Amino acid sequence: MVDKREQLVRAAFDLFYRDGIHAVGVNRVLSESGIAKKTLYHHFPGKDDLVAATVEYRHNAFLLWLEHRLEAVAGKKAVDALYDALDDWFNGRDDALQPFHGCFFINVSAEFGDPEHPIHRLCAEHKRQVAAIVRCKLAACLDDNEKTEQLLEALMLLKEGAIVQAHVAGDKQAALKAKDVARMLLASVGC
Amino acid sequence: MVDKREQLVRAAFDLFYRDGIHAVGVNRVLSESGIAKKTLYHHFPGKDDLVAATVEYRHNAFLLWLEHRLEAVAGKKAVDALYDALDDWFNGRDDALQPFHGCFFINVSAEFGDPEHPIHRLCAEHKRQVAAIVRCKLAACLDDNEKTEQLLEALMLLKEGAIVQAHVAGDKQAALKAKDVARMLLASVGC
DNA sequence: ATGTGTGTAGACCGATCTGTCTACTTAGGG
DNA sequence: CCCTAAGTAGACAGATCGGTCTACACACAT
Repeated sequence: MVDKREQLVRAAFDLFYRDGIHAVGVNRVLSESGIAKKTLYHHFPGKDDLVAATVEYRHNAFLLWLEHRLEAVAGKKAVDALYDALDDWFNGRDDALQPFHGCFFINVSAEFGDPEHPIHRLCAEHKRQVAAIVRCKLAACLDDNEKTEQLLEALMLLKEGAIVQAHVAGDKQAALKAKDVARMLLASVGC
Repeated sequence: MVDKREQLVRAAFDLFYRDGIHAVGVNRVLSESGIAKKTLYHHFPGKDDLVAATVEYRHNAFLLWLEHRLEAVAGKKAVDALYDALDDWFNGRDDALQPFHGCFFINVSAEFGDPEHPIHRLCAEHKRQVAAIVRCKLAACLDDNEKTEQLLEALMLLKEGAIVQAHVAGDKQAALKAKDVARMLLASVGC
């Protein structure tokens, strides 16, 4: 019997990630998860709350995955590890993440374009927390805070760019290209 | 009464760009454009074909805009011009493009995630043609084809990254940050 | 034993979806 | 003059949408 709420969120995430949110009705989430409609509306006031829960679910899963892939490395090696992790993700070599269909948070932001919408805000917050993880790794390597921040922002641009290139243009090598650029930037600040 | 087809496509694009495709029904496109339903289905077999037409419409408009913003400059200056153009776009300082709601092609790819879907393919093709325009500008500055291609790919990663950061995280300075990185890359290949 | 919380199955509601259709209008060319 | 193409308004069809509701089942704590 376990946790019906989590079953719902997992099934919803799988469908939303693959096909988009507005393209997937709650009835499909229910038939896929084998859970009754009443149970869904017992746990969530409405579809939007289920959507928010899937965003938070993916947020936790992604951060956990990223922290695991970056643990025990710092500085230059952490940057390599970051883009290697993306490369594994894009090419389906990491079971922890679902088959690659782009970044869920970018996709959700595309469907909830209003920056003030709570769901869009969750996506923005996710990106902030991902950056925070990488920032910690860089801080171990650089002492100048301003330089660290500039480098971090460059690395995040490359990361988002790689995800988009991999998904929209189908360039599954994008992460490795981003890694090359990142290495060059690291070298230029003497790290 | 002018071109009804184009009126439909323009109205559809405005709505699709702002609110997403699956969130906008054809009835809303019709009431917004003041055109009869029969006329829509006279010009398009179905909604998907209207969507494809809006993608092509935006593709043409965006390429025209980009070429205009890059005309009469090449090499280093073209790179500056590229990211300055993005900056104007993000911050609503360019009337040629609609108010910024992210990249339409990234957004559409989020809703049509299957890389084999014709509409997704159009988005991929758009990205290829944007890269081609920048490639021409770089070729005037570098003679080594391989170096040019590597630099181009780095610039495209930064461009996509900036668009995503601007839209998802709301960082309207993203284009300027990308420009800084791009300049550093240019300098490192001696351009 | 009896309520309370959590669950199932699925009918049902009104709204909205894409798409079709009828009936009528208008403009232009042979 | 009349035929055709392109247009309007809007009813309509069948499916699906998000969401509510009834009726029932089981577990468990008071």
